[in-house]
Amino acid sequence: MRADARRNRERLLEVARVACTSGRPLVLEDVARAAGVGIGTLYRHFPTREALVEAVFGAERAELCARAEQLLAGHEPVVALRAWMDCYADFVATKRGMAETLKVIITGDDGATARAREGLHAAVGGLLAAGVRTGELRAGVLPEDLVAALVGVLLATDDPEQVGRLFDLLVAGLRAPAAG
Amino acid sequence: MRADARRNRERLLEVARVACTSGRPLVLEDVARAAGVGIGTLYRHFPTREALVEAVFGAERAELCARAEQLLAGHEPVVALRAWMDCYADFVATKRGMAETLKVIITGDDGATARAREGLHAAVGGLLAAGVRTGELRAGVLPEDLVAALVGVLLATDDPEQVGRLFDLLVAGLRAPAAG
DNA sequence: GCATTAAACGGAGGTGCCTCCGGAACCTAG
DNA sequence: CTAGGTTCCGGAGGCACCTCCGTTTAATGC
Repeated sequence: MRADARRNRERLLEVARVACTSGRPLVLEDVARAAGVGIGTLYRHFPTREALVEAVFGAERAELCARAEQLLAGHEPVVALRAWMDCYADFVATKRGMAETLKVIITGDDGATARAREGLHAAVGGLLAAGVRTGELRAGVLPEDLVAALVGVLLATDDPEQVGRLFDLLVAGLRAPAAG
Repeated sequence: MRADARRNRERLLEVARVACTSGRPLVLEDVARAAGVGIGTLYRHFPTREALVEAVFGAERAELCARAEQLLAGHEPVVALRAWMDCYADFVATKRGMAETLKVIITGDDGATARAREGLHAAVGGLLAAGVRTGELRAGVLPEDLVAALVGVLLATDDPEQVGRLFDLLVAGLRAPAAG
């Protein structure tokens, strides 16, 4: 990778990180200008908006996934699951105005987003499996379904209290024995 | 209301209905052109994209809400609820590419969308209340929470099977007795 | 009919997204 | 140090969104 390319990439990430957490909508042309590069350069390094966001938050997302195991180590599975769900909500809450982007990251099917999705599925899968082992959660729920449900809740509402109630509702559904 | 205004409004609605159900993304300038009016005229009649979509599907949405009572009349409350959820999914499924628009209709707070939201809340509220009366569903779940959850699921995924599984999960959560 | 006026029209133009490709910059080899 | 090839840069331009305001037109009163 050429030196100038690496330099530009770093600058873009730095500027984008600030822009993503500023609360204002992420305007890509502004990011490029603030980084001192042309818009074309931004798009070469990050072909889609999602690629940029994933690059900015990739580390944070990985940390979130790792959090699942830490929580499992210190709490009952269901408690750990519920706590992790709140961590997820916090993770998303700091990224106002990019709910749609996060959805694409979860549901999209290109290579860049696949990694993000797999990490989340693994984290959720671990939490679910632990609960199933202790008999608190019913078996057969797919991790990807729960991830989709979490994303859905966070897409549907910004209100933290409502998010909490809906997460409780989901956990209740996971506990219940399968009903005909 | 002036005659030409009414005529244009009708034309716009007619064209928009076709465009909304065509499967292709709804391009407002195309709607205006196809209706033989300027883009400014479209925006005067329907100040936002949501207003246009709500005007197009208002009747259909009202019918969906009415469906809740019909289902309650003929089925057990939980069965009715679950069936209605599928009706809702079908309603949304015919409107590809406007998930975000539907979200705004549900979560937005201007007058036009308030009506839509109230109707849905009433429908869901009726279904929930019936289930609570028979003791099948637990009390205390807010209709607006369930509506948000349904919207969330439909925003998060297009896959009908996954939607079905997630709706089942929600119903399971509604059945379960409150757990500490 | 005709003047008046309030309502409605329509499209030019500003914004942001994203693509495309001619030209500049970097690296390597000689 | 320079030539050559490869990589990378940058912004012009096309698309869709939405706003704004000068112009047109329907309705009303005479």
